[in-house]
Amino acid sequence: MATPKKSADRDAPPERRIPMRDFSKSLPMSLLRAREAVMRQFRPSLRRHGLTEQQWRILRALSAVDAIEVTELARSACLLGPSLSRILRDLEARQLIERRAAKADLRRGVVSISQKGLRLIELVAPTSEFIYAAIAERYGAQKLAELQNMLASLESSLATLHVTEVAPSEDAR
Amino acid sequence: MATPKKSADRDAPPERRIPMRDFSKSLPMSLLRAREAVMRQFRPSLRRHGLTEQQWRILRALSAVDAIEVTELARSACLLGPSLSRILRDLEARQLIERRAAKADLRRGVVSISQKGLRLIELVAPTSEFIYAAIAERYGAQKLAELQNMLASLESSLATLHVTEVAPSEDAR
DNA sequence: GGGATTTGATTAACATGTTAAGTTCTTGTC
DNA sequence: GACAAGAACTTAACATGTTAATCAAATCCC
Repeated sequence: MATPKKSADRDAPPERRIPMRDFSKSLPMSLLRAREAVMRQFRPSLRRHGLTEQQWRILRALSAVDAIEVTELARSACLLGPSLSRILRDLEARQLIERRAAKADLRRGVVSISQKGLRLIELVAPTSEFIYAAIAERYGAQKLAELQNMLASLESSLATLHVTEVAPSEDAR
Repeated sequence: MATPKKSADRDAPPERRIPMRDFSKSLPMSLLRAREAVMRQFRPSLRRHGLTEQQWRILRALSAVDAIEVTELARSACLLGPSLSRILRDLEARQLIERRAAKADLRRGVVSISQKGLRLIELVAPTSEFIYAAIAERYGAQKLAELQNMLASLESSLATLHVTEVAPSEDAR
């Protein structure tokens, strides 16, 4: 691309604005608003049970396995290491989970859900499923499944996308 | 790899387990992972310019209007009041925005972007658009537009959904 | 073996998410 | 026109997001 910097490629009106994509229609904003609309339905129920969204994600992830290493749990629950460390410390103090060190590698932590944790999940699950069903009915189960497929597709598309090229007039440091 | 749950030859009481939806396939997780995959592309560039994702959202929202009240800006940038208060204080100290009180109602704050803020946007925008184009190309522009429509539809579907009914056995034992 | 390097997890520091409480200004009501 | 009620932030307090630094254990390499 031999395009010199800052070429008004389009007839921009004498506005002092950049011809950027309409902010409210950007993909990150669309995803953020959609997720917020969904979570707004779930948060009150979780809160009634003394759980944050992230704590619930961890318990749910743990309930699906026998035991799991910390790093793997972070991937599974989509949390960063430091956040997970803090939450695990808290959940352990509340005796909702149990941890131990891996025999083969003492650096690795292995986490599992406790009986108390399982009981809490059983307590929250009905309301959670109820809300989920209400969303599916309102939006359409078929449409919802399609949306999930498109989201998964987007995720895998970007998994191998590495924008190495620094756009024009970037590297200013 | 799905390891079966604890064999537990001894105390194996729980049999009224509620089969919950596969955690990793839940709508909130799908939305979260998709958004994370997208933002992972943008964050490095924003960071190079000393901006967080939220600060960038605010500047972008401000660049689309002449001036806007704080409450309206919160809706526009999808931020809660307290977060916005802190960020505005910071952006004002950096002279990227300007604020004043509304003449008709001294409680209301009116915010607008400064010349310095506009210059910063001009600096970041090319890279941002470049990344956006890469995503659209990889995923498919047509598919991307359809995804946006489905997300907007989901959002409006849930806008009027109020799950008043507390699901069965909410506060049971 | 023993030191340098890498790796898994935590801690530190700062920014934001989230709810509750506080401040200031406006509006309704008497 | 005083005062209660409401509205628009703002602060406070705690939990999480994010990156950098730290620490202990494992691995590499001689």
